[in-house]
Amino acid sequence: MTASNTQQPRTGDVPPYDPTAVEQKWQARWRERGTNHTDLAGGERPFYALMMFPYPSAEGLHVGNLFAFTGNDIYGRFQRLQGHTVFEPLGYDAFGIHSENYALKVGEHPMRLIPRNVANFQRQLERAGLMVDWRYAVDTTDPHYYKWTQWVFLQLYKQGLAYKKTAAVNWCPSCKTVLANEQVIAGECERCGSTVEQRELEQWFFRISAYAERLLDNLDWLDWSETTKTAQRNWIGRSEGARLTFLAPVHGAVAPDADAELAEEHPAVMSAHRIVVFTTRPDTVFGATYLVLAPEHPLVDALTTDAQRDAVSAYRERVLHQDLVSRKVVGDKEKTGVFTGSYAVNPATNALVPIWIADYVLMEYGTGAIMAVPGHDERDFEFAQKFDLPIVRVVAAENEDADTPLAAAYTENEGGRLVASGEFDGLSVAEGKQAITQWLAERGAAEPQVNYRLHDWCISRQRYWGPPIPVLYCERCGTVPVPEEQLPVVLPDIEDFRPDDTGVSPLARHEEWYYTDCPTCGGRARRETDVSDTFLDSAWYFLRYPSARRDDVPFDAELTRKWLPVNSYIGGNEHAVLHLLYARFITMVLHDAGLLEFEEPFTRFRAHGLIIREGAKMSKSRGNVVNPDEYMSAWGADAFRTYLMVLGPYEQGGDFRDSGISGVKRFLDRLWTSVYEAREQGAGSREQGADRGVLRKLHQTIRKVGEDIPRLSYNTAIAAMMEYMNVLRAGERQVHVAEVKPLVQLVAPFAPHVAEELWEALGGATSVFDAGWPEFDPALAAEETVQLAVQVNGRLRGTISVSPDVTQEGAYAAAMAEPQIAKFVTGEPKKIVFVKGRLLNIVV
RNA sequence: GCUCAGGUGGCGAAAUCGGUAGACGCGGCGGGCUUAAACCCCGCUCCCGGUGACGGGGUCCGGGUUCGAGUCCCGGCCUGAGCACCA
Repeated sequence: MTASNTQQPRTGDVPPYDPTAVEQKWQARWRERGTNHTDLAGGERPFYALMMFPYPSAEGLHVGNLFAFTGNDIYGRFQRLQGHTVFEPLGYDAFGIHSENYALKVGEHPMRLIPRNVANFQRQLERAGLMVDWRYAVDTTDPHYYKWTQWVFLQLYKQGLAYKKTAAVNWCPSCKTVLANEQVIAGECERCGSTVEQRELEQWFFRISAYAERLLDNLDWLDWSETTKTAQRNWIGRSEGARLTFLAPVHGAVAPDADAELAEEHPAVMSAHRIVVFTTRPDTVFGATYLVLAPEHPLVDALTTDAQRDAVSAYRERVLHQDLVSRKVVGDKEKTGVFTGSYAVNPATNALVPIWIADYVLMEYGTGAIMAVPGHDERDFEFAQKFDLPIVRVVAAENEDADTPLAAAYTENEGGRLVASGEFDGLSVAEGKQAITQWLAERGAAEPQVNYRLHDWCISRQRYWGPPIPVLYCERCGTVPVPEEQLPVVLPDIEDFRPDDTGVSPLARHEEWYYTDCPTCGGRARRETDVSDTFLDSAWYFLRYPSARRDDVPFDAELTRKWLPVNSYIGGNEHAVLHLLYARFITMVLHDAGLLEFEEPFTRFRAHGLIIREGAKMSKSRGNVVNPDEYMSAWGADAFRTYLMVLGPYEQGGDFRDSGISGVKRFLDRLWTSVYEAREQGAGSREQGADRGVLRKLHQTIRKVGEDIPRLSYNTAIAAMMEYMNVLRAGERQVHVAEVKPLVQLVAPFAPHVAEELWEALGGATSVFDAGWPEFDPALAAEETVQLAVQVNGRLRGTISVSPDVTQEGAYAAAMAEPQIAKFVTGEPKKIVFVKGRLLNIVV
């Protein structure tokens, strides 16, 4: 990395451009004058420009953070130049397992560690020159903040959307602690390498699944990056199908509702277990040759015969003790399973089919049981082959012989016809789905069903570093929510915050905190010791910013009405599903509680790209991490910001390399020089006519930059300004004030400090950000002549210089006057294609 | 495996609606300024042939649609990200 902080001016009276001095001067001025303070109550045309707040890691600000924030800052500053009152807040997402693990590693308490990290972040962020109003910063670990996070929990509890149930967690028997899925590597603990087990714990959940349909439907009208919407749609995972009932005979009791005809064939069905399966392919029911239940399915015990009991128990034991990750990791994992010994009746064929259990069927999805159709499902096919179960074809492609044995599952949805399906033969898959579901429904064996992949949100963490879940367990009253007026439930400052082998949070060890009085009866009560998921902290922070200085309400009604929903939200696509979905969910819940007028928090969302280096993600282990401080010292924050924006399309990211930054710095140097040289000349010394071309380019640039910034096409906006600079200084011509002053305004969102300095040098009385956007004059931007491409048979044969509104006839005549073009036109043209102002194609 | 994004000069990239491919920048080459260097300024820079005007080829590969395809359609290859037995 090489750089110079100063440069020698070309002519005598241009002061040197020292970025460090300029940036310090303006940051100090902004502070003194409150330039970045938003008038939340009085400001007109409010514009809320939100960026995802960072987790303040010990390593300090990452270039990725800065790339994200700069992009948002440019957008926000641009909106301000357009006359909006812009609110651009920022804060810290400082709770969570990241911070806690780091604290454990270095052996320092997070309550001491985090404030230091935050201070360091703050220093780096201020240096970058963001238009952030720091008076409204939030910190999720501040009791004044998490008091309201706990309040949000209580709102869900009140509505019956928070509930407790038993769920499995990963457990490391050697570290004696609960592990997050990310901490389990190939079935082993990331820290000590022991084999991870599964443990059942009581945990708190939010009923987000009840909102699945709304969360999905609203996506249709949200102005969001398409990629993000697709990711959410996939995550919600709507699938349409049917629940089918299979009866499994039982000895003894009598089932009164059993089908008479069926009973004749299988008398035992008169008393039967009802096994309900979910399928998206009811059309293939004639090919269902066995059933599979999840090992945890409640009917497994009842269905297991004595002969199979040992095998089934052993299998269940093994599956239920495996860690959560390995169970679901597929890859080359072979199918496993055990036969229960029982059979069920296929409601379509009345044939008896064996009932198996296998870990590839998950209890959380559908009904925890499937009908296996090996002919038309890859997983079932693999399983049937391994265990030698019958594979029957019930769908065939148009040109396929229905009797050909299947070499693999045929899963095509379109183009196939039903075969071996009785009266339904010949129907398409879509028709079959409909007809068979209806047929079975009439006999009480089917009902249409929509399923979602989206699971309820487990918010419990058996950890220390988070907001305690505000619930008490009273010996007399049972579960009691902490009354709102008693919030916050403060996280105690305990030295011993390490997890231990009890499987409950370290908070449980601190009796003075753990035991308290029941707010209802005054008796003895225990506190909930789980803390809530970090994603809950960030699921509502955007509501808090405008009201961050109010301690009596989570969010002020009037400010919220004025500033929300958020006008523009920018962030990484790594949060496309979890964070953005949770934030939408919480907003909907608060809306339904009558606390918010809107149900979608972010009107517009754009995902920015990722900054990589030398083709790889930056990471400490690769040693390719860029420290923003070094670059800002060497080149200045302005050049660094602008460089980050020029290195690729903002929504795509780019490859960081040192080489390109000098070009950006050179551009700012040239701007600096131009301004001082122009000032020397004074205003109004412009010769008429001679500057027409420059003026035209200026107005074209104003238009281009004004179009590019709203669509986050920052790299092309900068290129356009560089082009203008090349025209401005071409052949060392004298630059005039009127030519360069608007350029300073255009540059301002990208390089705010130097723009302020130059604006002041040109006599600007206010901050450049209160000076508005330069006026665009379409008449001045219009070209007098255009280069029209002339093709013969689609091949470029030359260009002609014509007026932009030349007609086809005029263009043709002009083209034929060029011998270079005319020589390719032999005889009368068969056809002429003319695109006004662009091209003429002569087909001969 | 599935979903999404992408594949264009030596490099980062541009081409917004199917209309002159390579804007802008880095690097490289040549020149000016300078005692000299740095800085700065000017010119050239997709490939092949030609001194040149110019001609031919060229946007991952193979087909197609069109007067015209980087852009649209079909098939395939490669890279990156996310999800992962969701019936």
